[in-house]
Amino acid sequence: MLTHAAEDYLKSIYKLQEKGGKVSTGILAAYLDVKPASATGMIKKLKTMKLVRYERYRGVTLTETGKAIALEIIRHHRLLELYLFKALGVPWDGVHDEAEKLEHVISEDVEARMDEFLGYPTADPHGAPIPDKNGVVVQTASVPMTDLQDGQSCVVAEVSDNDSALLRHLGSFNLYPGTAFRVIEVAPFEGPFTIDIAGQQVVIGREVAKQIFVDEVQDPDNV
Amino acid sequence: MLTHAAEDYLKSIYKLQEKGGKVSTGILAAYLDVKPASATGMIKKLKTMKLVRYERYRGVTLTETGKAIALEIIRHHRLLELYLFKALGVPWDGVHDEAEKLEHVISEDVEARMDEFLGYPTADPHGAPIPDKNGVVVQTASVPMTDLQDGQSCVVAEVSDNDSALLRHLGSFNLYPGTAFRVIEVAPFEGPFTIDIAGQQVVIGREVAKQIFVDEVQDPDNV
DNA sequence: AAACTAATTTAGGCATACCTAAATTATATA
DNA sequence: TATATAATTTAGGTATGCCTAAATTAGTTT
Repeated sequence: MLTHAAEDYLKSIYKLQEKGGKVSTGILAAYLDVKPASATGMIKKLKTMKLVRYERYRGVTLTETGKAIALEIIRHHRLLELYLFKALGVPWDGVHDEAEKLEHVISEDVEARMDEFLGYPTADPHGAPIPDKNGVVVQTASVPMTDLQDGQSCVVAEVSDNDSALLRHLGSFNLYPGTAFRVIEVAPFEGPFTIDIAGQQVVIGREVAKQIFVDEVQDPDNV
Repeated sequence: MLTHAAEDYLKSIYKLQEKGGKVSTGILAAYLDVKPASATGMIKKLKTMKLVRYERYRGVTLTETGKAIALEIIRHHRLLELYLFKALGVPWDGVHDEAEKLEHVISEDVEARMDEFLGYPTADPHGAPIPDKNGVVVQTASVPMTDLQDGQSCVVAEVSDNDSALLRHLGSFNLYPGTAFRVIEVAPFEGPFTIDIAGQQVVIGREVAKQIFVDEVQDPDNV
């Protein structure tokens, strides 16, 4: 069995690899909040286990085996988040940290029972896809909110899950995955977004908008 | 925060202390399945943290602070066992090992939510008392099954929780806490017990009977 | 009381996973 | 192409928690 730290490294390499191929030691270390020297050490260990491909100074990628393990941990994490949210009513800004601890210790049996309880869900409370038992991920073709123009309508697909304060902020506007809204106006000079959400007018800062991904974008004349 | 290992030591010292005052290094090491030398090392560390009283060659006892932490971990463990059993349908012979891993990582918030879901229970699936939030334990005055005589009636109060095979065996006879049975005959020479349980006649070995504790014992003439 | 046995502690080592500081390699700039 | 800068790796150190083997202490027996 792998250590918790090794599992965290694999999970992080997977996520960073998703947006940009090879992962550098420095990026990985920053993501995991450890020093680059520590990342080098763990990467070497993962290489001896044939879980990553690695050439010094050239970055790291997951092997098929490594990817399968990463997806298993991510599945644990997202199922746990949804379970904590739905079964125990943990607020959505709290489920990430809790799942972070539980994902390494939960058994496959308990995971299967949570999966069944939840009706074999495909997304966690932040809209992130839950890989199935075989590691198959169904990715939706969502778009960053910052790509939206005046008048466009859409549905929240996914939001970043690791910033608790951000999630509380979004929650206060009801900006959960599945929620529909319409862009009233995008301020010029990289300014904020004014949107209509269930009749309410709300202003969303640029930095916050970058953390929101949307689906089903429709232009006003398509309505 | 304490390490998982330190928490396990405190929990084990508490349990051993319950049946016999001071706890020797050797007994503790055997209980935790480590070598006596390892136990000595941890005991010294716990002493510097003022969680145990310890004099070399003289055994170890918990301080008030150490006892409070031990009871907190035990509360986590038993609430988790009951939650896994009731909410997720994990069989009672599986909940101990699962809870053993989860008890160190579950938050107080999630624990409180499980407690509420379960209706503030006072016993786990094996009949062991669940300490309350303040560490208060309500101990029932149960008696070992091996003390029973021919004809006596009683109710299962508690069974050992750490032997999965034993629990499956007991489960096959419906010998859960709360189940009533009557002793038909105790075989001589430290032999087995023949009991009546819901009309069925069942034979229980001595070694198994030692792991069963019962309540509300009544003599046949009291019926 | 001396000697033996059993329990316990000390001493020295190993693996994990982090750190800092120094050395190295790669890359960009002049 | 030489040099400066940035990224990365190596080297050496820390803490946890386990181990084995040797030394010590306690308790029992003769």
